Amino acid sequence: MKRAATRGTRKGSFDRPQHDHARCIADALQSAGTVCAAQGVRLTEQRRRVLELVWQSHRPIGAYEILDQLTDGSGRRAAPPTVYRALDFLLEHGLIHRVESRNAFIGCSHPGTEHVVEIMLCTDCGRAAEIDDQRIDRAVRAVAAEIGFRIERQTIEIAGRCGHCQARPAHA
Amino acid sequence: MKRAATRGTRKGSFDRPQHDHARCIADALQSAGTVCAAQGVRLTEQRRRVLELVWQSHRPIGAYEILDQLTDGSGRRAAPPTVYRALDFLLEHGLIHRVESRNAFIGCSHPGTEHVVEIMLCTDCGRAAEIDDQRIDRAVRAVAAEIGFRIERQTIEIAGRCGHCQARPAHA
DNA sequence: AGTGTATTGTTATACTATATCAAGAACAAC
DNA sequence: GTTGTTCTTGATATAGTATAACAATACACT
Ligand SMILES: [Zn+2]
Ligand SMILES: [Zn+2]
Ligand SMILES: [Zn+2]
Ligand SMILES: [Zn+2]
Repeated sequence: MKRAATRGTRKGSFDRPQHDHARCIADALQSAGTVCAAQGVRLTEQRRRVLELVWQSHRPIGAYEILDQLTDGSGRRAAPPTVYRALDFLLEHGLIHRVESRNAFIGCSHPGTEHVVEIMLCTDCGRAAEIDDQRIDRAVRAVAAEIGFRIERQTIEIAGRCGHCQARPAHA
Repeated sequence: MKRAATRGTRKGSFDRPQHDHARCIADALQSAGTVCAAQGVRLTEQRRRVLELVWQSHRPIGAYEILDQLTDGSGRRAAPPTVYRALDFLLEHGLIHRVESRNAFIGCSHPGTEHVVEIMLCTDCGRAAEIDDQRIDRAVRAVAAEIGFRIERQTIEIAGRCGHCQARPAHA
């Protein structure tokens, strides 16, 4: 289960604003199915819907934003545990990532593969991009090794302005 | 105002558990006074007390933990805005850092100097250490430059087990 | 003392997340 | 297909984190 990782327009950087995002969503859902099948867990309808909502854009989305959109057919809003349980499942199986500095979530850009999560966040358009580069991780590991620190988890979130937004006046 | 940065036992790594922590606190309070004077802002008693509580250990402390210890002489607990305002002030003037992955705060180990905040968090003893090393920042900037991203703020929090804790059975 | 600004007090409320127990759906074995 | 088991969802309550808004006080400066 390595091949779904680099499909679509996802390339470890910020997509063009006009990219075919329906494709991003479709790819994410398909990969999720594959990952869950491989791990012998169930991608239930509820979980699939939450994943789809997370992927509705490249902006980190909060649990309660998801909640507001998660009506149960007859328009009744779900309760918090419903969405948090789905999010926990998706986190555990590497289908989404938590953005700590925002209390929000983004879809994982390379599900089914082991990787350190490194995220860039545009403060202008609000979008996030998962970085796919070994250098930061290598630097972190070098520093940790020197002071005898055994790494368990890395939270790397870089806020700033993406290339597309720099090419325009702010907040345009 | 560069010289207070490397005083005491603070060295960009985890202190020995038995270090002279009273010295850490004293140094932090003294540096804070210097920084505030240099910036022409007031380190009020309230702010000084909150800073002291943040520095009571090297473990990140939550706003409400501070609140619980912030009695107003006659034993009356302060209200949330009181502590959040003090924390905001201390953050703005670089005297503390927010640990995003924990919704908590630590004292800054080199106040009064420009620096990227990189934090290691021990999942065993719970302590935090601010790293003072250029390599991670250089790697981050190299990656950002390649994709045309202009960095504004970095959140780098590495969780794992510190050297002191690895030298003992877990949770000892 | 008088005026303007910065700080703190106070109350209410918003936002984020989890605990707990009950009900329902899926699955395996018989 | 029924039973027993496990996983998943529903529902209610509550915990934990953070801010809005406005009043009162303290401080700095003339
Ligand atoms: Zn897309
Ligand atoms: Zn990922
Ligand atoms: Zn110390
Ligand atoms: Zn610092």
